[in-house]
Amino acid sequence: MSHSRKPAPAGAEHAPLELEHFLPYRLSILSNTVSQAIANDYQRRYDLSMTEWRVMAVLARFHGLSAREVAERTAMDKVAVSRALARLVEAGRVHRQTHGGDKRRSVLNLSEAGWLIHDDIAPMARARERDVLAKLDAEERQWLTRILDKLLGAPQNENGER
Amino acid sequence: MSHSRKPAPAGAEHAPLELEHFLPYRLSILSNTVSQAIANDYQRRYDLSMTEWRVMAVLARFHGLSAREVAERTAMDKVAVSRALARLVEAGRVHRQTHGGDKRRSVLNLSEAGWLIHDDIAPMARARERDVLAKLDAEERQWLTRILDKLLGAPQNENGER
DNA sequence: CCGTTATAGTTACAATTGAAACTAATTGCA
DNA sequence: TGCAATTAGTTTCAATTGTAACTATAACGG
Repeated sequence: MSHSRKPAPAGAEHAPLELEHFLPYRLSILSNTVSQAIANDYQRRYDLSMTEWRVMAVLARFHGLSAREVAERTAMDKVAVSRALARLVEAGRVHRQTHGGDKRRSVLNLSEAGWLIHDDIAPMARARERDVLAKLDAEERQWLTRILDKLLGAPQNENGER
Repeated sequence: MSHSRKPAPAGAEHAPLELEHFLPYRLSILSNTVSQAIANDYQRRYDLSMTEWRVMAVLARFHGLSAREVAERTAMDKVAVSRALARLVEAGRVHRQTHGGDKRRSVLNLSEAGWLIHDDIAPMARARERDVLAKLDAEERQWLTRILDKLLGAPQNENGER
């Protein structure tokens, strides 16, 4: 099975992108591959979407968040969070109360069942992360962390830092 | 605007993930941010989805591909490609012929109009890539390339290389 | 040849997602 | 106070996407 194909014929002056060397494309492939690998671990087992898992993950770390705060921490939009929460509450995995001083807000926490699921998934997720990092040596891992810190640091910022 | 929130109360032994340090999550944020920035450049201007743009990008580099080959090169599934092509052909941006020796296959190429669009977008995409890379110094850029090569190299591979 | 199996690509239908409108509660301030 | 503007969260409807089934053609094996 040959895998070659004529790239741009001589004379054509179009400077096409080479996707396989194009950073945004490569990031996209890598990110999807990695996230999908993790998602496979829990989607079937718990009928949990990636969105829902992310919500659970932040609620495991921060207790009593409101939906908006969850949205902030997960970088998802509030509609997605609202829907994820609806399913999680319905499934008895998240506990929702109303905030004392502000009846618009909810006060969210993992339920006992939610914690059990979390405590099963979190180690699997970490194991997948290790699988990825295992392809790198110690030096590369350090650089990767540093590079991501820089690239994510000030994402060209949407709402100025003042 | 305080931004702190109690992380896990003392005594709770649950080892929650810290999303902000979790590689898959960080990759996902970075990838989405970057791809979206590029997409903003062409979506409005040309009413072009990311999928369609990717198809155009490979057709700019490889002439006369079949739909399946486009799917391979873009890492998209064949239904997505089929739909993107339907729109692109409809809009007169891609030329579709039938393969001589195999009437199932199509032979795809950018049309004149397609090339014009390509030649407008490709430099913008490259500029966005530069914006991202500008946040790194030369050494970091080299490491990033090397790291991505390794991580993407054998993605646990689906169809072995034999 | 003829029937089975495989491949290219499309279509149909359900599930997911996104954008905008909406409800309810709170805040700001005249 | 009291009314306009904000904020939290949900709902609705349309667009996008994913999965499976489908059509048409080609390849294979006796």
